[in-house]
Amino acid sequence: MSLSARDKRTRLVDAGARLVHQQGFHRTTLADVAETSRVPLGNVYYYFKTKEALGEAVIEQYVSQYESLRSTWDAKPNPKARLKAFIQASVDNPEVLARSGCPLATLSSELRKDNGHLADCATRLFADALAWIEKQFRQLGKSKGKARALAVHLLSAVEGAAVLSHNSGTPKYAVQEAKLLREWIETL
Amino acid sequence: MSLSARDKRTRLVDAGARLVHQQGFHRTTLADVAETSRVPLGNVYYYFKTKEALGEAVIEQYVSQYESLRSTWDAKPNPKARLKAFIQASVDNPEVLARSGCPLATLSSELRKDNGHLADCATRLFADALAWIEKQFRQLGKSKGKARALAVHLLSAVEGAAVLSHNSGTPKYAVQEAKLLREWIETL
DNA sequence: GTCTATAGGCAGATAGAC
DNA sequence: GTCTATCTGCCTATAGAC
Repeated sequence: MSLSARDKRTRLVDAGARLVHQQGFHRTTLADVAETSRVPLGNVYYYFKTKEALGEAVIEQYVSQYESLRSTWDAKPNPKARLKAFIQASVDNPEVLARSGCPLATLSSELRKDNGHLADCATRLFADALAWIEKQFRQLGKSKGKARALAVHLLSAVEGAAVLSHNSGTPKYAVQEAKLLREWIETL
Repeated sequence: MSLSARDKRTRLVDAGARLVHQQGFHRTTLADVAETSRVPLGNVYYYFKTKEALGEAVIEQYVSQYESLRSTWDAKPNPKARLKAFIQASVDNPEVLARSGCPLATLSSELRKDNGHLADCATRLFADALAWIEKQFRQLGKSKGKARALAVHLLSAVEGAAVLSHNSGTPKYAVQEAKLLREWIETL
């Protein structure tokens, strides 16, 4: 793969991720992606045999982006600081959140209704996050079962607040909930 | 409108709601809805000028179904019982929740990414629920600001757990979170 | 009000020249 | 590897007979 080819592939996945977040997967056409990436439509198929394959690449990009985010949080000195960094990140971009929702949740929600391969791929979107959060609670001395329940509780709260903010078009729910959750973490 | 016409319209909206929940709005074709309702495709357009109009009717059906649910919860003797009935209802049908997600949240998530009229209609899906929950907390003696925050917190938790269950394809997250939330209500 | 047939347009995918 | 042109099928919507 040439340098230019890698570059094009990257541009396609970046544009795909952005457009899918804004418009949803089904409403985003390969023509949209091609135009945004400044790649001719026919050439898209050199990099991705099908639209589904591009969808898979977008999912993988999300997965590795969040992996990389978590690795920066892992540099924080203690579990509470790491959890608060996670919570804070969920409202890092409040206007985008209000306009398009959580990128992971909205994509998962859409793809899980398709039957087939993409629906299965979408499952990866939350599994790692849940495991990472659980690990932080373990390090706070919680039992295995308790840590799992707390992780589910925290991720639920963050994602649910994103749903409300997206539905209403205002960031206030997510911002308010994030504040509450950060305070809650302090009390543990 | 004849009896038969009313019946057909009802069948179309019912089938539309079910199919949209299972497949999503964009992937559900009017041919799908027509076939499920045993109404010839061309005749669908007598009842709904456009697909968007059918979508609006589906939203309105959800809104009034949940209104009706809340009115049965209002018959409960006290706010805690009413809130627990709400929480319980969110996991009434765990397998369906795991397979297709929360009907309201997944539809809202999808439609809010369209620009235009349906995106605006989708906003109605959560506004009433939030107001009703807030009222229950007020009746538990919470201040106005506090009641609002608690309502956001509760609805977030329920919807977030639905996201996790839908994403993973297992009801366990929603069921576990519902149990936790019911216990939490008791402590208030 | 009901239904058949079909127009019209769009999006995924391919052919094939360069 | 790149790009133009185009095929194919599907889906919304309409025309028009009954």
